[in-house]
Amino acid sequence: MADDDLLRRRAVLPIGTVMNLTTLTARQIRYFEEQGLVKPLRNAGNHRMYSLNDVDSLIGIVNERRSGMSLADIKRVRQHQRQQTSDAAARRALRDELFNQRFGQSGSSPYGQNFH
Amino acid sequence: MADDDLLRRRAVLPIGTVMNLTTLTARQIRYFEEQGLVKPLRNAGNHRMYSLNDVDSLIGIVNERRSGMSLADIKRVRQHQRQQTSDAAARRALRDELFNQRFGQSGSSPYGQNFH
DNA sequence: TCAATATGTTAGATTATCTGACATCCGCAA
DNA sequence: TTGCGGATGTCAGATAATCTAACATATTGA
Repeated sequence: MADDDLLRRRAVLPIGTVMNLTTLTARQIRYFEEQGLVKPLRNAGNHRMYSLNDVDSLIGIVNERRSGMSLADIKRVRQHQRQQTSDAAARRALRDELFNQRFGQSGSSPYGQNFH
Repeated sequence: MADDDLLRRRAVLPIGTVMNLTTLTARQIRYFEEQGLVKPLRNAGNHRMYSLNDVDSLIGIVNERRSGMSLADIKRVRQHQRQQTSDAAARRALRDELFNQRFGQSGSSPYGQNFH
């Protein structure tokens, strides 16, 4: 989790590039956005800009659909995953807060990095 | 050297994305092409398409210039490198050919992979 | 200083993307 | 069968991105 991750999160790819990399049509990609499965940013000219992580996610969707899942199924699974990871983040935040109450603001949590 | 490399060689990035990732202007990127420092492909609409390797190369140029090198210097160095690597490729090809003459077409070279 | 290098800027043309709407196709339940 | 919801195609009109070619303007090195 470092420089590479930052790069993968950077929204720099226009939809044409994403079409190339995912085999999806622009229509499909926009529809998936409508369904909340990707959330591209917009550049100054209002064009959607995607990250490499978005591309990975879309390729994942393509594969899941190949194996028979409907968009609704995929949506449900992903919301579940997001919920779980945000639960985990909430637990970590609570743990760190309790730690800081006991030991002051001097340092970081004893569990290593505060964010994973 | 596998899937990842193929991905890095794929020309999928329009010049706007390359501008973002390299801090170069479109004018500069096209000028570097004029000087033979990058060779983007063209899509069906005649727009230049760059690979991640191209982006790396351009970032390298930016850094080399920051450290005082002129474009001519950089060009010279890169041609040298290309020459060396193609020499190496030629040596490997010759080696493999000689090996096949002696041992037939059955298998690959005893040096491991035929291409590095 | 002069010539070569490197970059900016502009105009006009073409391609890419945007939104919104309507059409189509398909699987499934009533 | 009929009809509905999900998924995708397609179109028109508008705006943004990119292209080429040319000229202008620094910047640099002998």
